Amino acid sequence: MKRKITLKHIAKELEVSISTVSKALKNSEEISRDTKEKIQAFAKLYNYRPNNIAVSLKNKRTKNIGVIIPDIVHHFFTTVISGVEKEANSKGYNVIVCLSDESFDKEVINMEMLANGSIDGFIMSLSSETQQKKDYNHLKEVTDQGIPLVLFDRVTQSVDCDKVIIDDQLGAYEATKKLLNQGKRKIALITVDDYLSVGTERTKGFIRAHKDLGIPYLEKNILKMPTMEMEEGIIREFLTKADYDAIICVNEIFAVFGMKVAKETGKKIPQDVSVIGFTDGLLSKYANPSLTAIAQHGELMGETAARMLIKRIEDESDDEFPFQTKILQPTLIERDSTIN
Amino acid sequence: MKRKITLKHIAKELEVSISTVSKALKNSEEISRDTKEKIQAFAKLYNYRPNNIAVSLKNKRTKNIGVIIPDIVHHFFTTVISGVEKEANSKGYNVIVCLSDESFDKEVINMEMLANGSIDGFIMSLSSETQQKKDYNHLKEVTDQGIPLVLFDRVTQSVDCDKVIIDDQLGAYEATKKLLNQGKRKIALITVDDYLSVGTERTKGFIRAHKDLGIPYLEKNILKMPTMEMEEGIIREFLTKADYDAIICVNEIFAVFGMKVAKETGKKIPQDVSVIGFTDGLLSKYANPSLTAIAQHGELMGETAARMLIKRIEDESDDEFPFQTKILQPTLIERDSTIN
DNA sequence: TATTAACACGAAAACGTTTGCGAGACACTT
DNA sequence: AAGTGTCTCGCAAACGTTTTCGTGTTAATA
Repeated sequence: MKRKITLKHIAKELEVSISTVSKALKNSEEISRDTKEKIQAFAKLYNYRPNNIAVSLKNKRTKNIGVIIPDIVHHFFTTVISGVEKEANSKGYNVIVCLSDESFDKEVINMEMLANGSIDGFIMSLSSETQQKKDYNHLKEVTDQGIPLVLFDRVTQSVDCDKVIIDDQLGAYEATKKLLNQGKRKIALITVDDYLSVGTERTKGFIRAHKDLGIPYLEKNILKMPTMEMEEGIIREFLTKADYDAIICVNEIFAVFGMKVAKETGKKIPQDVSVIGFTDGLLSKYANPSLTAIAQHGELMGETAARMLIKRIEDESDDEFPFQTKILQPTLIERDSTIN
Repeated sequence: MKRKITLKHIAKELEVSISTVSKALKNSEEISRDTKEKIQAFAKLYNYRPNNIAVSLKNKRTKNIGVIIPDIVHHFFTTVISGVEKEANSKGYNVIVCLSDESFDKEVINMEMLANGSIDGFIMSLSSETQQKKDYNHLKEVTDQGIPLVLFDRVTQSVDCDKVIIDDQLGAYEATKKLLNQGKRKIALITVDDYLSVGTERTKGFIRAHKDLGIPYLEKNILKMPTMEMEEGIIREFLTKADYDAIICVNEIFAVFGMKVAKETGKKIPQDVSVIGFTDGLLSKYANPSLTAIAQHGELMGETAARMLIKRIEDESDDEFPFQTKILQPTLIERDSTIN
């Protein structure tokens, strides 16, 4: 077991001072050519690499980004991580991932843990519990300390920071409009309770599309699930009782399950019932029939968030530029669960 | 913007030394009750938290675990991360995730980056490129430095370290046996090239099941995909030419797509064709018909790997215990794509 | 009263870097 | 001979902790 070599070792071996070694490895003008070459050769030979922790302590820069998400099994968040990782890595940053499991307490604990020097900035999406409680003190503490924060997807207006979201309302609006234009008049909407920002926005888009086209929407055809978690019973009961000719779902799991129930009750897709889901993930692509979906561009969202964060981190000037909210456009991916 | 408070600040404010503050906050016996109470109260009031970086430098313990995986979009890896995160978090560790993107170079870069003090140990699954090149020097360098490493799923015998895998051969064996026992005699196997350990093992299990039951397997019914990536053309061509009454696939995406092609050619599932896929993810659960799957228990694998790693990290004794390879048992989850 | 023990605290080194500044050696100018 | 300048390099502080050891004070013992 060969231990890691440090500046001190090199210095002792070459009989120079630690500072000389440090400067030589940085190609400082202060050091003579001879000495530099000798030191650099030695360092290369022994494969010297500076200790990240020590450098972090000295520079007060960790080159780490903390990402806190409610859940990693949802495809959307996975793609976001992927985007963050890509952008971060290309700029020399590592990504520390923490899961809040939709729990307020875990979110707070994770933030506090990372805020004590482990990271240079946060990228996060609020847990559902946090959105319910509307308690954002942990976010404020972090920003108060001058740690940059970028919120994505599940955001709040109560915290001043950079944000990146998709235009959820627009996504729902366009999906609804498409179905209405095809003559569907009894669209069912399976969404989530209003405490989740995405729920509210998507419902708004659904209603606005109806209003704009002068078509009444059916209040009783709107199902608000308590959480994003799948509860087959609720959806099955709703769909067996409802009278509908199309379904729009807040995520692809609900949509695929909705299709299943519809088929079980003898309806043909897309002729009798058209189905559209949010989140264009694997399920949508490989469902049978394949699912028309509103793509949320998670990877792009992750990249964007990372870019905004790193810009903030590396901004030396004291005159802080104002916080931005980037709004990404959703895309309707047409497949076989709707008529084209 | 209130800056983070340090021991030094507390010491100056309370007119004691830094060491006294440090000890008082650790409830050391050395410090008098009065002083401790005063210091603790002050620390709580100003919400003092030790700087992780400084503690890491001092203790040579980062409380970070590095996880390097080839890909995060595959459901299996996602569940592994989830398991690692859970176990790590419960023991006070954070998880740094890096993606190799199946690239040897990115794997090496990520490892080197993290190995310079950022983490206390690695959990990783080899990239396909690494498995092809059979170049494991970056792993050896890390273990040589005394950094613990746990390999999971895609492992190699060339590196001495802890490992956790599932019995891939057994999974394939049982799936094959089940189908053979149901009278299927023309099973198609869609797997991957042998350079991926999972490909080899699963193919072995497939063949062994045939041998054990004295039934010949059809060499021409085995398709070895170049990578784990979906290439619809190859699978479609294979399945339209082949004569088969069942399909076993190396992952669920292939399986779901296989079902689709089978259905397109007029075959009924599961009556005419039974289908079984590896990886019991969302796709399997929500496919139509739902997919019988060999569960790989990714979350358990992650938890196990994390537990082994942390045990290694926190092992103080010098007499190192021998490396272990834990073999998890796969589980056959029966659903509607096979006859039950 | 002198000795010792217990107690409470501080000084300082250490972890591995970075960096401003001072200083010795040498050559050159006046 | 004294002053000035240039090159190299080392000293030391700093980042924020932890921990060993030393020391001054007080109380208990002989």
